[in-house]
Amino acid sequence: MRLETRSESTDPSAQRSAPRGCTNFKLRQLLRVVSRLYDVELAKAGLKTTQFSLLSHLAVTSPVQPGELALRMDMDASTLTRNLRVLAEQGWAVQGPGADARSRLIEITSAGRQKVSQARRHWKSAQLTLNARLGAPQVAALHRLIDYGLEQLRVNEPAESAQRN
Amino acid sequence: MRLETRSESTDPSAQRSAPRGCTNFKLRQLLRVVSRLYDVELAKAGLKTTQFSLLSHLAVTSPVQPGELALRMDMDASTLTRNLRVLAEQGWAVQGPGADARSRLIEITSAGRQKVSQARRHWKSAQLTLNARLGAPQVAALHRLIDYGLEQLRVNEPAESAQRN
DNA sequence: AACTTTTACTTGCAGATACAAGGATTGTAG
DNA sequence: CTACAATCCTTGTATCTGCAAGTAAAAGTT
Repeated sequence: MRLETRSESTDPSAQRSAPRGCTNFKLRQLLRVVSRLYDVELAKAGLKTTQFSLLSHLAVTSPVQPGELALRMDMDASTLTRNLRVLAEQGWAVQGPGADARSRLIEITSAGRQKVSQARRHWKSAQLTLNARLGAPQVAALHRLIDYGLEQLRVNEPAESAQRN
Repeated sequence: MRLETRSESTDPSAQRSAPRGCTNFKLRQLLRVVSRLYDVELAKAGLKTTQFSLLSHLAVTSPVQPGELALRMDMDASTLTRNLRVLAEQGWAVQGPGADARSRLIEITSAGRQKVSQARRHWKSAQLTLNARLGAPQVAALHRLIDYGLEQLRVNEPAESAQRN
């Protein structure tokens, strides 16, 4: 099975590379399958995958402005608002006032840090299971393609807002 | 979990290394960005990407049993039930009785076929935009990885965490 | 200062997602 | 033939998702 991209990307005669299926659907399909795998593991720590991702980001960037976090995670600000509410209800994060009266600062709580550190073991298990099932090189190749895709697609859409705080 | 997704390399074919970031999160992130692209185009035909995918499948497999369709699309049967309701409300699909009294048969309507054929032009536009932004070889490589991943993960789902950290 | 625009979040709305549990029906033992 | 299990789909519940519109406040303009 040929999975490496090297030959294609350098070989101009690789005409068969015109993809047929819907990229969006395929991505969604794979996400569903992969998510289930992670969800099963993370459920042991009482977390959904989305909550784990959010909490993990907070563990690193906290305290952080909602807008900036949304940008980093490529999610809509309104989605973030609601996802944060769930974390807040569990006592894993709090919202304080920001520099402005219109902005906020999200901060992870110590309960949140505990939870994320507890969950990380399960996450790792899912991660390793995936690597074992697909092969680490394939997963790595997938990561590279995703990173590359994000890099290419992120730019030029909303274009600006590359400010620093 | 690594947060900086802007990697040092813009070459997706660079080999090496075990994956670090969360595969699940990365996939979700890319899906969000890609979905937006498709959604913008498909909105011109009055469809969401998920509706287009479902309708497209129906266009090929109709008439089909809900359970089988759910399996093909790797989605939960209950999700399919609800997504079909949306299509039915628009008159794009209908549910008839199946072989059993407990099973059903979904069938696309002619309005549904019209809609999907109208939408396909917009879908193609999104598809081409994506290829232009990422390069067809990269998209093709992504497709191969996804197909491979689905192949590996779909089978033998009830396998419980064969691996411990 | 008053008006306008921009920024930063939140709410309303609509839909997608899935696990668990609930009918209804069919298949199978005993 | 009855009890039990398996099959197929739908509902209950909860969460995630994003666009459009709304609220509030800061910044910019006149």
